[in-house]
Amino acid sequence: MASLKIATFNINGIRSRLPILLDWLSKEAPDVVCLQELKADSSAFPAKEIREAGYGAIWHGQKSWNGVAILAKDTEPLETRRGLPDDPDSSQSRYIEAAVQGIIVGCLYLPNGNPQPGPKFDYKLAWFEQLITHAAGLLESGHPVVLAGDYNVIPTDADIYNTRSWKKDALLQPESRECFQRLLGQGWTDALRHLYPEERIYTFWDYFRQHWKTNSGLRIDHLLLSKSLVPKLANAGVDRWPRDLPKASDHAPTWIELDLTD
DNA sequence: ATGCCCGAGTCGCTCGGA
Repeated sequence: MASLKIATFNINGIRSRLPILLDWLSKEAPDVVCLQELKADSSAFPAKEIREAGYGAIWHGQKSWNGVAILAKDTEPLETRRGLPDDPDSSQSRYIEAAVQGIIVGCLYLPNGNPQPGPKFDYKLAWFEQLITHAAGLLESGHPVVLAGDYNVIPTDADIYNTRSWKKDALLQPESRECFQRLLGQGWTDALRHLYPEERIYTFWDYFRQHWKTNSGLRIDHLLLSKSLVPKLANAGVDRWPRDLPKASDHAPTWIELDLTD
């Protein structure tokens, strides 16, 4: 396989969003998909429909909230981990990891952290610390790794339409941004920003205030690459069209293409 | 300082996420 397309998509409820997911899989044919916010118990995961669409899958569900999954086109993801080591609250399904096509893919749903300050923000930062610890181990392993998901962090003010009404939001607090920068500082590359250092790129538009219609978005869904994958990064983007459909998720699928030709 | 939108459940309003 010369090219590998890896996507992350916060689906915001896989049951109500399944037609959109299947439509998107059929049209864009990503090789690997990280899903977040399944908002469904593991027993309610639509494995049959996804298999019929040509994808193997592993998932870590939870009733009502959170939930993550990894899909792989024409193959089965080989699960390497579910949940972070020393997860601050293992009842919340926020991490799953698999080997696919020779790459370790970590799929994460970082806590939102609002309102802040408060216990939810503390939990966000605690979870982030465990992610940073785990990510260091992944880099040390020497394997090619992609860490993809909803980080619930707006890395800089260039990743938001306007900070005015978000000043107190957990997604852009200095503590949240400092964690993200410290993660990058281990040696990870923010794939979309690497390819498009100056572009306005958004992956999320909330349901409030006509934010989609006015393109008032945030960039919070990220794909981080370990060092050996950076020279293989051929393309990246955001599929905006599923955000425009009726009953859309508030996130759009975000993807990279790796050229794995030696 | 708060609501905005949305899905799910206790259904046609309320609750709470983010």
